[in-house]
Amino acid sequence: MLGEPIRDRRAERREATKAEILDAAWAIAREEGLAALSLRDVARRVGMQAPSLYGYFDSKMAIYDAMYAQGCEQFVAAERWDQMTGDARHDIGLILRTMVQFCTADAARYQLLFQRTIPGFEPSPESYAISVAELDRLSAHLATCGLTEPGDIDMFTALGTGLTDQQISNDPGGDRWVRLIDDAVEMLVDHVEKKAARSKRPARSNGARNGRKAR
Amino acid sequence: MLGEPIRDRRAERREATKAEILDAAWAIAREEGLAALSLRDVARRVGMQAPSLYGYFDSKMAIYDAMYAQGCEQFVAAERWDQMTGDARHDIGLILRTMVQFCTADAARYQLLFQRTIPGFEPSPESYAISVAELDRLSAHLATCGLTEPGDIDMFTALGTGLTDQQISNDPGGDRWVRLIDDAVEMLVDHVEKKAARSKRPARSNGARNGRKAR
DNA sequence: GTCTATATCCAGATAGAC
DNA sequence: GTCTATCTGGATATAGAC
Repeated sequence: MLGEPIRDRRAERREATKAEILDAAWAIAREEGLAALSLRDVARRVGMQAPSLYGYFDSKMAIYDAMYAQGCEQFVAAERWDQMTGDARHDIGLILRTMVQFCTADAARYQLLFQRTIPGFEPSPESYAISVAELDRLSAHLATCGLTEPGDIDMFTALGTGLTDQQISNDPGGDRWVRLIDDAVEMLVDHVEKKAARSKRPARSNGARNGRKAR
Repeated sequence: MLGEPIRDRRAERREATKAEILDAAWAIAREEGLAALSLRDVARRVGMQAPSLYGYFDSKMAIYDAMYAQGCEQFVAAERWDQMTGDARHDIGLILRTMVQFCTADAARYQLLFQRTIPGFEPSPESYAISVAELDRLSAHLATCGLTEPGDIDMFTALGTGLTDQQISNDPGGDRWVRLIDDAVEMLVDHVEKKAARSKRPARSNGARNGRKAR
């Protein structure tokens, strides 16, 4: 009788082609803008005619969705939890730097993952789940760094996207905002510590809104 | 002889129609997404056929450009310099709150003014000049609040866009990040003061990276 | 100043031959 | 699995009548 082959060469080939298509899509998004993506351009770049793409993806939005999922997985892969030391300032700096560097490295990817600028696109539940899981992981790690209040996490993400956004919009390719990362970490941690100290002695700090430093 | 009329009713009517067209364009941008703007839709909304728009704007990009200029002017008009008191924390809070509220009030406007997501669009020099002038004014006012270093201003703008971005992307219509504004101001001002104190005594602070609070 | 008609082009998507 | 051919609809923009 015929033995089952170990590898499914058909499926492998198919996955490779899908990856090729997505690579082409990313290249166009980076060069022409995420919203400028067209099936014709993608097809031409991989040496196909546009209708052939439908053998691999159901629609243009399905391509966006696959790109979204891929971007999320790249984000997960970029994390460096193993380099955390237990020192809050070091670890928060590590996480923030990783985030900002990842985002500024590819503005189109940042736009797809973190902004809502493509009319009609929203990630499928499966793709979105990848992103939610990663955010949970991020929150958990930040909590071990002392960012335990929801507001602390939100301030952290605001700093991350703010530095990223300014860097991409106003100094693409440079480091004008990237180089503020260490400063931002110090600022954030100082602030969280100050708030923690204040909440320990709520009576003392009451009404003394300026002039005196906590601790 | 024929006296010159005081008012040019023709020109007035024309400007009014242009304004009507822009209003329609903004409405579509808000409802369907900035990138989803089409001349047909705009025309239909003002009761015209698409070609008639060319009597008022040279191209679709010219409409985007007029929207950009209009948005910049609205930003200028939203400023409340007259409410500044001279107290740094109050004034920085005022400016930051004004910025974030202005931006979150209209996500499409924020996208057009502060992000680069429309393929092929960039503001004309005349429109861009409005924006540059406003940024200069902003920097000058922030300088009177003690944000004198370029990095301080950059940190301020990063905080502003970060809070705005997160608010728009992850809690549209809510206030999850907006309510962090006061906290952010305190955090920023504390940090700037700490840096200023440190730079006054560079020798003492050298190597003492944590543990001791400045001042 | 606005219209109709049209030019030109491009988009996403489908049918069916090979 | 990829192609050609085509459908359908949309886009921006122009020409010219009224």
